Amino acid sequence: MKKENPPEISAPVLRRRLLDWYDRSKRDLPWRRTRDPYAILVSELMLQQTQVKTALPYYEKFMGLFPDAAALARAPLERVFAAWAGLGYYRRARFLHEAARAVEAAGSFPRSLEGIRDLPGVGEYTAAAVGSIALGLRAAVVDGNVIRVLCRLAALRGDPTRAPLKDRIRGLAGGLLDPSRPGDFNQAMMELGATVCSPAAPACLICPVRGLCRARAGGSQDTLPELPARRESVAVEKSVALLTRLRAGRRQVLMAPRTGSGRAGDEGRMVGFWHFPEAPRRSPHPVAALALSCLKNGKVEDRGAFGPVRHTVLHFRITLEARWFEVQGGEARAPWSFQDLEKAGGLPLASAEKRLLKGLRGLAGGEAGPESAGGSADPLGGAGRAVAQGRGRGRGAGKGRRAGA
DNA sequence: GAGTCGTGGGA
DNA sequence: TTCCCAAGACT
Repeated sequence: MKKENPPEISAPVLRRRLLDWYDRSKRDLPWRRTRDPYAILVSELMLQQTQVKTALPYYEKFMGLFPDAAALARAPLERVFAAWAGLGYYRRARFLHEAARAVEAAGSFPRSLEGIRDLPGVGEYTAAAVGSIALGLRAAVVDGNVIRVLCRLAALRGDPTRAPLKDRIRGLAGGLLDPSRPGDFNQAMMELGATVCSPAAPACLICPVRGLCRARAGGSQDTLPELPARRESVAVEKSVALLTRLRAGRRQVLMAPRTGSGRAGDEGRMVGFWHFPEAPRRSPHPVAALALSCLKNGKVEDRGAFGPVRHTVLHFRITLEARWFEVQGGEARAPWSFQDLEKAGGLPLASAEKRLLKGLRGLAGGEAGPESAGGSADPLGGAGRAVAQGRGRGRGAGKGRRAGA
């Protein structure tokens, strides 16, 4: 058994093999067809903590709506949120909007790394990415992909998200960066991490730099990088009241935009996104009282429950018990208001609300029957992991689709 | 430095 | 189902 001593990482060899591979097999992505710094910035903000496949349709839609910084800067925030709805980490949308306004105020896109870094929502990674890709600046990106690739290439043990390894990786990335093609080199590193040097079961056999990889030589590619443990997930149970009424032949649903709740730690979360009346689920039937509290002089008729709708996000496992009420007279109490069921989809809605709205349309939207996807009888069809129980009168919701076993 | 952010894909 | 985590930044 000859124990191979892997060669040190040679920057020239790595650059050549990586860029040759990238030129040959890179994915055709829309933000790779431009060097417009604004477009690159949009893509990079969307790609923060988000996979390419997820961001792709949002990018196309966003660039169609806001093709340049001027268009984005003059758009109301609510339209920006609506375009971002479903992508998550909504603070990014606010930052991007602010960044566009800063670019407009300055008169042009910043041309230096520091100038880009000063834009809202732009940290060290994003500044290096936009600077290198759009402007050819020599700055190395360090993201989750690069951390994984470098930890394996150099067989680095320890937590790469903290000093001192974090700093070592930064230095390593900077030294390897190809000064003649910094943008392509950065993208090649990330492309390698995303498509070949994957977190689980890396495809070493097709890796263009396998000959340089110390982890592969030592068989540690499956145990690197040594990332810190995740925090435990938390179960959250909520009741949701869906209040509908008929006005001028249109079915409407009661909603309001989120404001800062004032509760500690809850000030900025999804402010500006619309939601339904909701409360922590404790007593058996608080939801009718919740419904009435949103009305002035109104009565409600219980049309039954649907749910539970399960929604997992970050480390929260959220279970929504929704109940549908038909409102008899009365008016909405501010800040609540009735929105046309057909138009509510155009409001900024987070994923849980999108799912609830879709389920409600299936149950209550019978008159108009919008976009019935293939005529599914399941009112929550296509609504993710939702489950309908449909104890409402009239239109039986059936047994719905029970997710899992 | 540690907590927060409220999405989705894939194994 | 459950878990990991992904082109992170901000406070």
